[in-house]
Amino acid sequence: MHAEDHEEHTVPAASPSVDPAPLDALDRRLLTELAADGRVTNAALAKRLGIAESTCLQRVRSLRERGVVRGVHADVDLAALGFPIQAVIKVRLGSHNRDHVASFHQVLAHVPGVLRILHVGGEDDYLLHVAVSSTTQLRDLVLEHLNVHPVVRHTETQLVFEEIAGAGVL
Amino acid sequence: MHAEDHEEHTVPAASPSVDPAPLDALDRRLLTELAADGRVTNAALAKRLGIAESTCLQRVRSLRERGVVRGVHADVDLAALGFPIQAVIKVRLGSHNRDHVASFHQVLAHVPGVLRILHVGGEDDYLLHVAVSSTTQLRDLVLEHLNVHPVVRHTETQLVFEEIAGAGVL
DNA sequence: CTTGAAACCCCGTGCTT
DNA sequence: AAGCACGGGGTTTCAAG
Repeated sequence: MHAEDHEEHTVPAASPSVDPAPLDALDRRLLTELAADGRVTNAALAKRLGIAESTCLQRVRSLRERGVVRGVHADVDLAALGFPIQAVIKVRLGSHNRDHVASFHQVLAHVPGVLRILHVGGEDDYLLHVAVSSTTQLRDLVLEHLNVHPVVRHTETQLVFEEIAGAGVL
Repeated sequence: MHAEDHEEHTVPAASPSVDPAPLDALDRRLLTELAADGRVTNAALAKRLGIAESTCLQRVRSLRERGVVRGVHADVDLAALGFPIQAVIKVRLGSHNRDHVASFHQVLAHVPGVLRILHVGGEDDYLLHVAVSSTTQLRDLVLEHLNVHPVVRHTETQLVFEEIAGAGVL
């Protein structure tokens, strides 16, 4: 249990650095538990699944080393933190030149308030999930960080009324 | 470090059950650390911030009790788990009747593969972030779980090419 | 509200079967 | 993969500033 966590998400499109080791039922149960409570101790986890602690530790370690478990993060209430407003900003580009897109990525990843960047196909090019402290900040985010970028052709902002956890895949 | 985690997200729009206790700089530092690594031990956390372990423990406890920290969850690589395809499904409703919407919520929360449900204002009504094992499953999800619901007027699916972590608010 | 130290408890490790 | 014994470290509580 240490602070050796590297992250960075680039999820789909050819999973990176993930060994072709198929996950068995036990692995899936472990992941389910860890997704529900990332702070369970190894002992508690083992007991809950009815396996030996040594086995449990070994499995969990393997999952982390293979990158199946990317990290463990606290889920913070952004509203309580002073960012009560969330929005999704649809972004369409004017040029899909490879370099332009790459530089836009870099910009996006450093815009404060941006929680998650989804590069999508279809009508839009990007969907940005953002959290801000005020509508003024939301406007500033769009005007000062997005629309100023030459590759951005169009943005459209939708306020998030409610965010609900889905059933997930587990 | 136990298994006493209640969850369920309904983020913005009047933060629920959050006491008007303003978070000071120390709280914010703690949250930043916990968001980066939710498994840090209390001892390590205290040392990193230069405070006593007892103080650290008390602060973190308070943050959890006040709901500022909703929980700690493992970040699982869905592709490695067998769900390499992600998509965003825009959903528009035909009726915004309160009961219809409520029942639709219930349905959505139980559709397997749905990671996150955003109830938004604007052109769309819902944005669903989903993960599936194949395009066939994606089609089935839309046809069998969404379009069959009488309140759903229109859906539009966008494939996720890449998912990138934003800078966040911390 | 914070601190420091002490006591308890339990986690994680490695070895053996 | 399981069980056990050891050692170390984390958590917790207390009195005090």
